[in-house]
Amino acid sequence: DLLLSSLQLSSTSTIIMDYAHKVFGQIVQPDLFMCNTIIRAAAYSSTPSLAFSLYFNQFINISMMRPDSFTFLFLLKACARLSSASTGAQLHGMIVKLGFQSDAFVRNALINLHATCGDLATAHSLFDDTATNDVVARSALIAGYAKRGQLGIARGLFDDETHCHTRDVVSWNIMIAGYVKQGQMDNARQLFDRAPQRDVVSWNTMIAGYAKCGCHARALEMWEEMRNAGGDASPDEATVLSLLSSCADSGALDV
RNA sequence: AUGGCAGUCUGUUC
Repeated sequence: DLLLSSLQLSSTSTIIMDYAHKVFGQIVQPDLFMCNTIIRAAAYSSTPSLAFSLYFNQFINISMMRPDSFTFLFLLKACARLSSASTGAQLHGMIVKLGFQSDAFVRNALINLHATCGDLATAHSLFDDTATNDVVARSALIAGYAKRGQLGIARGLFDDETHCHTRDVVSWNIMIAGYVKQGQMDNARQLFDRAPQRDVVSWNTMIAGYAKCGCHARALEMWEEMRNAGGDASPDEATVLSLLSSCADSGALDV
C-alpha cells in the first residue's frame, strides 16, 4: 500500500520505480488497480517503454485479466512520451480491437499521440470523426500542427466558429506557444493581449519566449506586468527559470 | 467467504 501510494505521487524517481518493479514482481495476483498504478508510474518514468513490457506480462502472459480504459490511457501516455509512431499504430490497433476507442478520454489521448508523433493525417481524421466539439481533442491537434510549424492550419482550427467548445485557456496558450516557437513574438503578444483569461502558463510562455529570443528587457517587463496583474497567476518555478537568464543579461542578478 | 462500492484518467509553458 505504501509503495502504491508513493507511485501515485506526481514524480517517481528511478530508484523508487526500480524498487516498485521488483516488489511488483513478487505480488502473486495483482488486481487491475495495482497493474494500472505500476504501468502509470512506468509511463511517466524515464523509461516509458517499461509500461509496455508490464502490460504484456500482466494482461497477456500471466492472466486473462481485462485491461480497462485507464490501462490504455497510461500506455498512450507512455507511447506519446516515446514519440514512436510505429508503437502508436500498434497500440491504436489494440485499442480498436478491444473496443476502447469510443471512450472520449482514450480517443483524445489517441489524437494527442498521433499529433505528437507527427501523424497529423491520422490525428485529424480521428478529430473530424467524432471530436470536433471537444476542446481537448482540438487543442491536442492544434498543438501537433504548431509543433511542426504549420501555424496556418493550427490557427484555422483555433479560429473555427462552426463548432462549440473550441477554446479555453489551454488552447489559447497552445496557440500563443505556437507563435513563440516560431519566434513570432509580435503575433504571440497580440493573441496574449486578446486572451479572455491568462494563467501562469500564459505568462510563462511569453516570458520564456522573450528570453529565448534575447529580448530580456521585454521578459522582465512581462514579469512586472504579471506581478501587477495579480489574481490567480502567481509565478512558479518555470517563471523563475526563464527569468534567470534575463536577469543575468541585465546585470540585475543579485544573489 | 461472497458480493458491492470507492480510489488511478486526455491537450499548453519549464
